Amino acid sequence: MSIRLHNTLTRQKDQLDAQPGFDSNNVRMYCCGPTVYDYAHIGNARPVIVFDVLYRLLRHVYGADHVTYVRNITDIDDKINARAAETAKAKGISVEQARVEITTKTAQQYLDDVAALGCLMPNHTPRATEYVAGMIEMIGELIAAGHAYAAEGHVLYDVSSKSDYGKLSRRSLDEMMAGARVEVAPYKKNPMDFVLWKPSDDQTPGWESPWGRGRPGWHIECSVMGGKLLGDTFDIHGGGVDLMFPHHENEIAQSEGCHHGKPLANIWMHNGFLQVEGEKMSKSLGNFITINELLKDWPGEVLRLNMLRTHYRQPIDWTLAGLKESHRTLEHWYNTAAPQAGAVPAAFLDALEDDLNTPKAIAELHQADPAGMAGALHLMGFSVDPAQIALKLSEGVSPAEIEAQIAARTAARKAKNFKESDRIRDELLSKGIVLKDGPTGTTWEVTK
RNA sequence: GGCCACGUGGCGGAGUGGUUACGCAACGGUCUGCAAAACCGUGUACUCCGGUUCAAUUCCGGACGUGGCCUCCA
Repeated sequence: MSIRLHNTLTRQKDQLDAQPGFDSNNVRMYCCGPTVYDYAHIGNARPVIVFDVLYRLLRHVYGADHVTYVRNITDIDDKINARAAETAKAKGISVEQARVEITTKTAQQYLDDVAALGCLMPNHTPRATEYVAGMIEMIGELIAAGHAYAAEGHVLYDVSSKSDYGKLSRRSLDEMMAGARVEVAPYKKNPMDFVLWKPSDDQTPGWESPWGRGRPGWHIECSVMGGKLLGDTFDIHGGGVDLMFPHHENEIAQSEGCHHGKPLANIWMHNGFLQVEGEKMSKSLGNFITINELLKDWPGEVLRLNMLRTHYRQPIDWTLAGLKESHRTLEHWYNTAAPQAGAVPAAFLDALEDDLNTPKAIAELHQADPAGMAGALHLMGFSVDPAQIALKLSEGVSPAEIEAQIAARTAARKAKNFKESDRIRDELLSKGIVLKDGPTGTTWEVTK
């Protein structure tokens, strides 16, 4: 079997290796990464984990050296600028200094969080500010090609210049205009035209350009970074469903407009949204959870499994009950899996190759023998190290302390002093430590 | 208002035009000083209403419900 992926462009499962120009020696994937101005939340973690599994699958099938994965970091953006302006004022530094400070710190935090979720580093994690020259160049080409125009210090993409604009999200220009609720800027030829470049005042980060000092629009960075690092056309482009329109639609318009209609990506993948305890996650509801907060209570692997128990295109309801079940399941696997990874079970691989069907794959995992289970866990990005998960969860109680208590309890049991032995067991249980008496002695585990 | 997803047993969650998903929880059992873990056994669900069909949870239509996008939120 070969890898089949649901393609937003065609609204069906398409075979990856049957796409035009597919090269098994050079499989290329791009995913939209974070805008770095604050801690990433659990919703941000979903595409990272999902596409990490895809990356691992591609590496497994085609070889680690034949897959290139790019995930950008957006470090220039008006939300960042707003934060930078506040920080600059508070600290008495320049806005640009503040911007660099905020984005550097937040980007590092993001990479740390994501590593804790068991995600591999992509081959490239380009930052938008490193590609501004390329953006200016592409904007110039778009103007030359008749797809863009300059007006009042802005450069805008002329959506009417591309007849298939809207093909990804399947909207026509007429529909979009009918549904438009946005106030239209006076310098736009068409209400749906979007910004490629906009002017910056002295208090706002900016770069010199043929259209004056300014900064790039949101979409152009991905077109440039994807093109520079992966070529005009690459195999897979991923991101959250919310990015389908306008972000991805506009990326397509820019890249294809610049590359004489050559497709930007063959397969477009979009992961579904996440809710928390049945409600939409929002700051006003107070259920806005960052990855960082969750990592204080749970091993990254539990968060990872919890995410993968739901198919990536389905909505997922993030709940405490779900986390507990994921933890339990992981502990079970870690107790069962062999220390050395064996061959990946065929049924497990088939499930992953069928549009990344992780719930099905997990079901197959339960049926695997210990060696196959370890191989499957490894492929999905789990360490198969029970000590790691136990230690992470047992914060507050040291393993040495637990061992001492176990020794005391063993002595009590030998003396048939079960009252004392049960007291010790209950005391540990109240701290979240569960004891298990096996044929070779007593072991312990952390419960939630 | 326009467009688009989704609705499976107590819970999570695959899948299928007619045969047991799987997991968690629950219950019974083995084991254990008692437990926990492990192992064995027990569960015929598919929002509602029409239609197509020998047969629909699975196909078509409608209703209701939930969520998303259209507003630089993954």
